[in-house]
Amino acid sequence: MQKDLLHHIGKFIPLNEAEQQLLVDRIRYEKIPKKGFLLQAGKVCSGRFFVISGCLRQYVMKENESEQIIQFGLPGWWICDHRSLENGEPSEYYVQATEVSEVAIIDAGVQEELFSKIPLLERYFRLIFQRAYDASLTRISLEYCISGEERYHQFAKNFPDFVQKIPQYMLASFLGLTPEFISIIRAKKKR
Amino acid sequence: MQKDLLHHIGKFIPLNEAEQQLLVDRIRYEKIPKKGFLLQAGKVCSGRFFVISGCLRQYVMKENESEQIIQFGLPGWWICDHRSLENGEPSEYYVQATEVSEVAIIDAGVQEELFSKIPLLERYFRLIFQRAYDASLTRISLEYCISGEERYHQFAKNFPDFVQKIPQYMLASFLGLTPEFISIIRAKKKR
DNA sequence: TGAATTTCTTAAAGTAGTTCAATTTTTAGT
DNA sequence: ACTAAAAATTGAACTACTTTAAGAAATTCA
Repeated sequence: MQKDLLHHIGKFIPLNEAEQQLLVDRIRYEKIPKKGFLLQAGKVCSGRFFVISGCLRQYVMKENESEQIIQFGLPGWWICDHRSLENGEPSEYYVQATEVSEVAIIDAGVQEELFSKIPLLERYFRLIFQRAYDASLTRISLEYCISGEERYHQFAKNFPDFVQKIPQYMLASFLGLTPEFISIIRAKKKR
Repeated sequence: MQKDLLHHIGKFIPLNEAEQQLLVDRIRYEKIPKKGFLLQAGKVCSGRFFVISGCLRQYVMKENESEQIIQFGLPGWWICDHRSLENGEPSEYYVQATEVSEVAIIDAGVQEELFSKIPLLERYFRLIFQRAYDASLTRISLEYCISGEERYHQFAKNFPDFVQKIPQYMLASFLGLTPEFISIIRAKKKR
């Protein structure tokens, strides 16, 4: 289990024995029950969460009291309100498990020690954020360039298992559509 | 002029004399004429561009042959197709000056040297990308949570000078709206 | 300065998706 | 196994914006 995160990081940067040991010592692991929260709006984000197994979702509450899912956290992905974590400000986000999940946690109080003792860790996170940022620009681009229906199809093609697994209303929220519309799209596809 | 980028970086990480000198030696400066390109689709992104003065825009071509602006580069901001730069793949983006601009450039061939000789530079870019990523998630959130008209008003409130300065059709593109709709919004506001 | 080009404005028609609401199906819990 | 709750389906009415198109205004360029 711990090997998962070390192995993942090791794909980006070389880690010597001492550095690996330090990570093993400092990183916490938690099992989160379905619907369990790692972050709630109004609280400061306490750490960075790496999904080992299961699935998390990050969402905000809209004015009309409904939830807007901003991103999912699949295995191998990080999820966190980075601004809240870095600045110690209350978050507007919720981070919740959509199913029983296991996460590796770098607590806020531990991260600077890790960065100073493992300098290449900054490089790892720079690469991670660079990719995440690029992906989010692509997401914005798709939002403006193709229809909601096409975005659904593209997403279903890229993540077929995920689309099968999560509730339709969550998928709709994440894509900025309504569950009713997803039903219409899916009914069309069956003809 | 060179002092601008060094000063900016110095707000995030400490740089010693040798490191500052190295940056001065390796970073290039270019004056870009209005409408001049720094990147064109089909080409590999050759460097990271930091806007000293002026304004850049990053856009893709839609299927219908129109342009979709994904982001602007204002003074103090970085702009680049990071995936193209890191992987050496042809970009789908264009980066163009909307007015005469001055940019500081970290060429692709120079960046690894800088990262290895100035380890904290990775930290600087990690922080930059973390902020950019957080801002892009906020942008996605706004896209789904409030109307296009409200997004226009919020943007105009946050960047009043910018909104005055750039052509309406570019602003519309960036916000995922039409120029006609911006005209309607602005006409409403005058009553 | 004048002409060409670009940008903006305006209005009407159109549309991609939403809202609302009721019913059906599926899931969860005891 | 049964019930309650949650999720999905369906269809009709609605709407936030887009598309189309023409004319006016502003900008650019030689």
